[in-house]
Amino acid sequence: MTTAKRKRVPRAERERQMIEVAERVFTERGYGAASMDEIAELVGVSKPMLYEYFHSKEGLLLACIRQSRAALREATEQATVGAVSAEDALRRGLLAFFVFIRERREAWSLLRHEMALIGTPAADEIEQTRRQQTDLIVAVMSEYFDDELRAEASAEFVVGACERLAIWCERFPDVTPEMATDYAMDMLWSGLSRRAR
Amino acid sequence: MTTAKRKRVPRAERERQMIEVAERVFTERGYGAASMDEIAELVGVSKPMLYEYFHSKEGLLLACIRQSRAALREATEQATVGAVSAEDALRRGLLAFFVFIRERREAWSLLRHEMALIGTPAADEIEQTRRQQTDLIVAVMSEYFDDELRAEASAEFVVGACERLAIWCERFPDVTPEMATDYAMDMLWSGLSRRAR
DNA sequence: AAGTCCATCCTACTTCGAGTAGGTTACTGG
DNA sequence: CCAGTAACCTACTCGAAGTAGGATGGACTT
Repeated sequence: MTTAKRKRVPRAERERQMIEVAERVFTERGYGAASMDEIAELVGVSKPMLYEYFHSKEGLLLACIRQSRAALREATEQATVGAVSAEDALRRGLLAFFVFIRERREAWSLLRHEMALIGTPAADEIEQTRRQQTDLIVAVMSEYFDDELRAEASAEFVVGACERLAIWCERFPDVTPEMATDYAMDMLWSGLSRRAR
Repeated sequence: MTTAKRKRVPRAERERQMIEVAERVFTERGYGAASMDEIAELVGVSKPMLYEYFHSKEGLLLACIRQSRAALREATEQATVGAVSAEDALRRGLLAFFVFIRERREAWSLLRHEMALIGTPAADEIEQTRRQQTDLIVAVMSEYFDDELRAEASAEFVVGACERLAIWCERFPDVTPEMATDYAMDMLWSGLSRRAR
C-alpha cells in the first residue's frame, strides 16, 4: 500500500501517515473502541512510535481534530472573501460549512468526537480549536452588535445551531447543503417574528 | 452514610443509588477516567452488581443520561404550561432550560458527555433521548411552520444553539439565565435583519 | 420449625489495551 | 570509515472492563 518495504521515513511524513490512518480508524470505530495497536499496525509501525510522536491517545485524536478544524476554517474563510455585505458573508460561510460536512465526511465525523475529550486535560486545547470557528463568526457578527459580549454569545449560538443542524442533515440525504443553508439563514436573518400569526 | 451495615437492598433502590453515585463520578472524572471499581466501592457494593443491573459501563452512563434528560424535559415542559402564545411558550421554555443548567450542574454536565458515546451501540438510544427535547420544540415550532421538515430542522437548530450557548455561559458566571434567555430569544425572534445597517 | 427457592451479593479470576523501559539499526555528516 | 542521532523495535507493566461460578439472606410454603 504505502511503499513496498518497511523503510525509514522522516518524522514529518510519518506523522502525516499516522494522522491519516488515525482519522480513519477513529471515525470508523469511535474513539473509545479504536486501539493504538491497530492504528500502529495499519501505519506499518510499532506502537511506541505513536507515543513518541503524539505522547498519548488523546494527543493523537487532538492532532487529528486540529487538522480537521484547520481545514474547516480554511474552507469557510475562503468562502467569505468576495462577500458584498455581512449578510452575504454569513450566507456564504454557512454554505461552505454545509458543503464541507457533506464532502469531507471523515473530517466532520472527527469533529463530532471532540466532545469525547470533555473532562480530560485536552479539553482546553479543544476549546482553543473551536475558537478558530467562533472568532470567524464574531468578526462577521460584530457588524451587527455593539455589545461585545452579546456578539460572542451570538457567535456561539450560530455555531451550535449549525453543528446540530448538520448532524440532523446526516439523517436526510435529500437535504442539500443549499437547503440547509436556507433553513439556517432564514432563522438567523428573519427570525420567527415574521412567521407569527 | 447510606445505612450503617451492608444490608440487602431491593433492586429498584440499589439502581437509584448506583445512578446517583455514577452521575457524580462521571461528572467529576469524565466518562473515560471514571472506573467501575470506584463507583462500585462508593455505592458499597461489588462490581458484578453494576454489571448485573446495567450490563456495561455504557449502559450505566446511558441510564444516567436518560434520567437527566427526563428531568430536563420535565422542567421545560412544566415551564410552558401557562403560556399565552407560542412566543411566550418559547421564552418560558428557554428560561427553564437556562435555569436548569445553572441549578442542576451534574445533570447538565452528564448530558454534555453523551457525545462520548458516538459510534457505539448506545448511539441510537442517545438520539432517542434527544428526541424528547426536540419533539417539545417541534410542537411549539409547528405553530410557525407549515413545512414539516423545516419545522424539524428549526427545532434542531434551536436545541443546538441553546446547548452551545449554555456551554459558553459556564465560562461567564455573571451571565444570568435571564440574560441567556434574552440573547437566545432576541436571535430567534427578531433575527439579525433588524440589526442590519 | 424446618425446608425450599430466588434475588441479592461476593471473591477471584480473564482479557485487552494504554503506556513504558531499554535496546537496536539505518542513515547522515564529517 | 567512524561517530552520532533519528527512526525504530521487542517485550514488558499496569489498570480497568467484564465474567464465571458460587455463597447467603430472607420470604414463603407446608
